[in-house]
Order: sequence, then structure tokens, then C-alpha cells
Amino acid sequence: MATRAGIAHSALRFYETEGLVHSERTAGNQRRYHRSELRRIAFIRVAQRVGLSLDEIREALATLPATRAPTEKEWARLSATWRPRLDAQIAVLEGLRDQLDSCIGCGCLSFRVCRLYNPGDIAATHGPGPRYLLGDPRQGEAVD
Amino acid sequence: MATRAGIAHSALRFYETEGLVHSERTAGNQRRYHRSELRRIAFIRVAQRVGLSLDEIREALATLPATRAPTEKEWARLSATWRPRLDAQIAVLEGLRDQLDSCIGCGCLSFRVCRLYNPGDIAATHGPGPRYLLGDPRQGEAVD
DNA sequence: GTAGGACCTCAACTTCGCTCGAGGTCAAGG
DNA sequence: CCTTGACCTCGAGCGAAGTTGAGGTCCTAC
Repeated sequence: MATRAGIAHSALRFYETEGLVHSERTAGNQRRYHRSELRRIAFIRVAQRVGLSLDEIREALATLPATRAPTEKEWARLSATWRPRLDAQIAVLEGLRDQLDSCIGCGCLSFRVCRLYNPGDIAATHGPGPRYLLGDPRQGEAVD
Repeated sequence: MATRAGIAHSALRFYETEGLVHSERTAGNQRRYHRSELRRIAFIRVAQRVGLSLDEIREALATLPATRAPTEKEWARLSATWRPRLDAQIAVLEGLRDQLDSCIGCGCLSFRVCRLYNPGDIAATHGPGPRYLLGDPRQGEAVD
């Protein structure tokens, strides 16, 4: 029933196995969720939109008090930490766009001269794409 | 040897099986790459940074002439198509940031009132996170 | 001519965030 | 009492973008 948070029941169960949300059980073994779990789920979904992994979200949620429902202030504190992250992502994309603008005229895309092809700072993006792989510390590569 | 494009040999072979790059073979079955493949690889990596999937990159590369090496102009044409995409991504993140700013004060994160929690337009992000799943046409959900 | 390294293939494995299905249980209405 | 539908568990699978490893071949230098 709590799937009316707008997420699939399978996702909800998955979050539970991951320790992101919690539930009690009825006598008949059915899950009952505390009202405050709704807000946790909202937090999770928004954090995902901002680009956090479930691991990071778990860490963030772990800083909340275990014995009582978090206050608005505590939620605000957590979500405030997203701001610099968003700013950084935006900055990366804008840098990329500006580089792109300066490169489109030349169509260069050469390993030797084009700064668009730049393995060095890819780790900084944390954006779309294979970030774990590209983020590998791969140093001292020749760049043709 | 062509792995000196700065990518792992495994990735190169993977791209070849995916039809993104091409090679000839020597008598001893070893791969030899044409010089122009370097630029294709550069294109692929930059396109990934912009957020394209390999499928999309394959489509884009398919519009290039098959019988001769592409001109600078053709490369420029392709990369110019990234611009609106980058702009859109930036716009999404900026919208998110602005929403976040207006929400941090209240710490709301409520399904009922907070616009940050907005399943409807998630499909538009194409950013990080589970975009295939979130992109599902899921309509008419109650949003408590 | 032989040792070493660089290449080859192919299948299996990784991570993340879930979804799907089979097979079983629970609760409420008629 | 029985049916129906909503819940339960557990394991398997997906999709993207590769990586890893075993086992085999090739080429170059000494």
C-alpha cells in the first residue's frame, strides 16, 4: 500500500533490503510503514535526481537520529549539502559546452590538440556516462 | 598498440564488436587500425562525456560516409548536435538547483507540496541515476 | 631456434538500481 | 466456506559499458 509514494513496490522492498527505509510487520507478516518513511523516500528520490548513489544516500540518512523522526531542520541540513554538488555538475557541463563551442568551428577532435578530449579531468564530472570506469586513476597516458 | 588512444585495449575491442570502430587484420590475425579511427575514438569519448549512449553514438557515426575518411566539416556537424543536448542538461540541473534553493528553507520534501519530488518530469533529465526506469511512462500516480 | 612479450578469442564477471516470476500466504467479501 | 486479490519470499534477470581471465597464437630479438 505504501507503494502510493509513487514508486514500485519492488523498489520499496529493495530500499528496505538496502537499509534505506524501515518497516514493521503485522501479525500476518505484512509490512507497515511509519508515516515518516514517506519523507525518507522523498529524500531518496530527490537525492537520486541530484546524482547521489544509493550508497551516498544511505550514508546521509545514517546521520539522522535513529530514535525519533527527523525535524524539518535536519532534512534541510541534508538537502543543503546537495547544493555544491549541483553547482559543480553545472560547472562541468558549462565548461564542456564552452569547449565544444570553441571546437565546433574546427572540427578538430584530435588527441593532440583538442582539449575536449581530455582524460585527465573526466573523473571530475560525476555526471552521466561510465563514471566509475572513466574515474579510474589512469595517469601518464600518452595522448597521441 | 592503438590502445595508445588512451583507452584500454578491452574497450577498443568492445567498440569494435559494437561496430563503433573498424580494423583490418594482418596475415597473423592482428588488428591494424586506420589513422582515422583515432578520431572516431576521440569522437566516441567526447560524446560519452556529453552524455550520449553508445547506441546513440553508433547512430551518429552511421551518418558519416563509409567509403572515405570524414572531413573536418562532417565532424563539426556531428558535434554541433551536442550543443542543444548540453544546454538541456544544464537547464535541468539549474531548475533543480533553483527548486532546491527554495526548498532548503522549509525542509519540506513532502509528496504533497514539494515540487522537488516530481516524478512527472524526471524522464526529461537524461542525467545520472536510473534513467531508463525513471523514464518509464508512469502516469496518474497519486502523490500523497 | 627459442624465449619473451604482445597479441588473439571467448565466455564469464562487475556495478547499479532495480524488475519479474514462481510459488506460497493472508484477509476480507459474498 | 470459498474465492479473489493483495501481500509475502527468494532467486534470477536486465542493461550499459566495459573488465578479467584462461588458454592459445604470433612475432621479434637474441
